[in-house]
Amino acid sequence: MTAKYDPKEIESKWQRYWDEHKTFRVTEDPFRPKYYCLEMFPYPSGRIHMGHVRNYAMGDVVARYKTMRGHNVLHPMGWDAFGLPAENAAIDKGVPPAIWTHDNIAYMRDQLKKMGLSYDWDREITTCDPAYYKWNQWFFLKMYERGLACRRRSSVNWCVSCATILANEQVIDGQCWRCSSTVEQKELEQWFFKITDYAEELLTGCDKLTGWPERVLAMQRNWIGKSAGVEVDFPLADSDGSIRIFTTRPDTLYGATFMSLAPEHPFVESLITGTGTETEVRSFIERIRRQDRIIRTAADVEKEGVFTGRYAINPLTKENIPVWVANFVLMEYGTGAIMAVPAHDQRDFEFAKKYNLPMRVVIQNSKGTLSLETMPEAHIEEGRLVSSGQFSGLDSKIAIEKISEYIELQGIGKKTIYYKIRDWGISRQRYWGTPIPVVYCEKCGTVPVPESDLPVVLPRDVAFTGKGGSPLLQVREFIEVCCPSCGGTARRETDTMDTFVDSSWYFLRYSSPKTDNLPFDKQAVSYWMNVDQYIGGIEHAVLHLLYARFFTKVLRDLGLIDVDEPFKNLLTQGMVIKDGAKMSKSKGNVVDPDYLIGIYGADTARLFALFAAPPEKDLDWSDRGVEGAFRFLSRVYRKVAELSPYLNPELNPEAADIDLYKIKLLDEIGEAFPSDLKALRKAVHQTIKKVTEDIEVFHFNTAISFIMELVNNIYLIPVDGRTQDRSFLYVMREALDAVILLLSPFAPHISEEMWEMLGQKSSVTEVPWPIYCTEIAQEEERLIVIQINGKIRSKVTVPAGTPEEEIRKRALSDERIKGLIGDKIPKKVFVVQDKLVNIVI
RNA sequence: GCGAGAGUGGCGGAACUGGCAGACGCACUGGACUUAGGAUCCAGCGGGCAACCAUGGGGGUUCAACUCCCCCCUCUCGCACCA
Repeated sequence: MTAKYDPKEIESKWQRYWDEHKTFRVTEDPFRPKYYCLEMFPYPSGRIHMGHVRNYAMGDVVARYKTMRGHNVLHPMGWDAFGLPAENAAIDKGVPPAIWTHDNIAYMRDQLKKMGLSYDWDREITTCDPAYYKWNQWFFLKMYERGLACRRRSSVNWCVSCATILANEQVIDGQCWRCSSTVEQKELEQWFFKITDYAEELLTGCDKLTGWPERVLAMQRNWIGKSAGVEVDFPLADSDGSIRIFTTRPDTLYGATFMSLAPEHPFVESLITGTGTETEVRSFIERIRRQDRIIRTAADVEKEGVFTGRYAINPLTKENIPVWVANFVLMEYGTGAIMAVPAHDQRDFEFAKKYNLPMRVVIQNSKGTLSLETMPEAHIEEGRLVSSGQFSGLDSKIAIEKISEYIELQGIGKKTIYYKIRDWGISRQRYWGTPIPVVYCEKCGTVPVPESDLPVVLPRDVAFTGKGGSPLLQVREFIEVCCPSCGGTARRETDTMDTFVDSSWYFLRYSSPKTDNLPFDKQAVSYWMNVDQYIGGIEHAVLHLLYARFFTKVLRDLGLIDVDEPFKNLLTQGMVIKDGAKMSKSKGNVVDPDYLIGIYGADTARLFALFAAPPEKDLDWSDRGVEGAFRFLSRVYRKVAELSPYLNPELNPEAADIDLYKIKLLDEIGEAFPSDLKALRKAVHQTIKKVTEDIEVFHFNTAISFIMELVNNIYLIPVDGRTQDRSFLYVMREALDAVILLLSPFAPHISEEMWEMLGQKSSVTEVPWPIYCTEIAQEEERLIVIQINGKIRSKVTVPAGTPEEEIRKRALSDERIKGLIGDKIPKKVFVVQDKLVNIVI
């Protein structure tokens, strides 16, 4: 018979089945272990891409596998629906953002359904839905009450021509991405979430995230950027006041021979007044300020500076030291001023050499050979202190402690910890986002919108020009409000929230997406949280994953949830590469999932995406490889089609009692199988073991290869003349059942179909994951490698578990080995049970 | 510069805790079946005639190293004048 694998028909059939039977709907069930499997929700850009296919295929394997293992699995999907592209579409094509977004969602939802993903679609959420973003506003109010949301001036990228703010990624080589005019820095009032309050906990929490990839944790630690040191005041030499610096190396304080201030440092102007250096310093500062930020902060930029004409006093040496302004000192970090220790800091070293400033060695190397004359570069390592007064002779590590204490004792400074992480600026001068729930009243100032007035709904009828800032500025009905406090004239905030706010808590909303009196149901959250497995792209290693952690901690402190961390385990999948470059529209190397699924079906697309590379590595796209995946599925299908007339009880009444119970019975009564069937059974049980173990550690590629191997083994069993042979039917039934079930998380549609072809009445999703039998999987015989001096010279088969002494005898009596040893006496013989013998002669 | 990771056939990739390097797939070669095959099934497939040589290069530990240690090279990603 010719059975052709027709994915189109099969896939739509089973998608309909799952839909109608609500197969993937879940509710809390205290009697089953819960498992929360989550993939990062997509931005509804228009269509899904291969990265999504890969990401969601992985999540689906995990979810389906865990379900078959008896877990109550929450596997939801939704839409990260606010964001700039919707607004750009409005500007370019005149389609309102809401329409554009909802159309995209409808299309992409359909695409995801065509992939056969096991989502509980009843829990779908969309962040641009007022029922969702209302809670962004609610959280904002809660955080405002606690002082975790605050407003202050901050510098932003400003395009004069477009009269709008630009995100950092919209500034390309210092120019506006839209109109190419020069981008300036502008000070604006902005809303911030005080993530810095949680810097320490976010950092120490990294140590507990043992289920996260090390490189993601490294990136987060780096981003938080903790450094411990001291702040020290350097008094000015001939006037009142002092300059505060921050250093992590107080052990080098005696070597501070000058100071450098950031060009933006507020003291500079008063310092230079009356020194005669005004013109020179101001023009230097002006020139530096005009430089592009990115260029200016690049490490390879030439260090330059200018003398202010003033001196400060090194509080330990009491020497007068010159105060400079230097381009490499950043106002954003520390105090915006540094003590310069040229002998022990490479930047200060270069600076001092250039401007002929004094240097002093205060840290000596272990050989004591360090001298200014011979130093080619700064000696930045720790060492023994010299020329450091009472601290001379101490080791750097101890000196750091002692000098810090001394400074505190003298009242000239204190131990301080600095973090690189900045507060999270959430204001966006954009339309398509969550309105920030605040009004500005002439009398009362900043007034939060009362909870009862939430949500502040985005107006729908808005004009998009792309110019003149947020379109909301043109909507009078939106802006003009009464003050909730005094009833007077007030103006509504027109900025919207960063879309990262939306994604910082969506995983909680999935637990109870319909709850309307609170952001989520506390009971439901405490049942489902944490997310047991989170899967997504590495590009979110800091921003989203850090913000979500921050939100989780804030919500915990608000008493809304009980967990400290949102994501227990994290899998970051690699990119999809084609022709040596990341698959992307701009590179023109995309493979459209619709096209792929249209030709080969979703099962093939999924299987290939998982087979071609380990999950965390980049996947090299190969059209041939896709065909290979399709060929494999066809091959499985053909074998099932070939044997189903004999195995399906409806087609063959003889097969009615062929089930696994019977196989067990056969084992017990000791009926002997022909050797090829016995070998196949062994392979079946070994495969179940290996596939199970590999899925547990996300080695999907090797799991699939083991299933392929088993199918190859099944093909080697001759069928002709055995279709009425009970032992043949028993073993084939067991083998095909195993293949279908093991394959089902990867290729669910074809698995359902084949399951049905064999006469099964239930869906594979309801069948428990196959269990292997240790005794059957056990190899009875082992191939022992016999080496002489580490080189393989012979092989011998022995029963498994043969004692070492016996193996040794067998090896030494092997004909080939005897010939090679001759009359030499082995010096030593190593025996590894069940593995090898190495004879050293 | 710092941090994380990687380097294995023609290609994607396997190899547990040190114990037969190259599973599985792709490509290729041969055979079978066929009017036909770019379908399917079976077989072969690192290099070398061989002894042997092969996991980026060089040392080392070991009876035994893709695996452990030291040095070096290359690539990818992230951070980067952070005081």
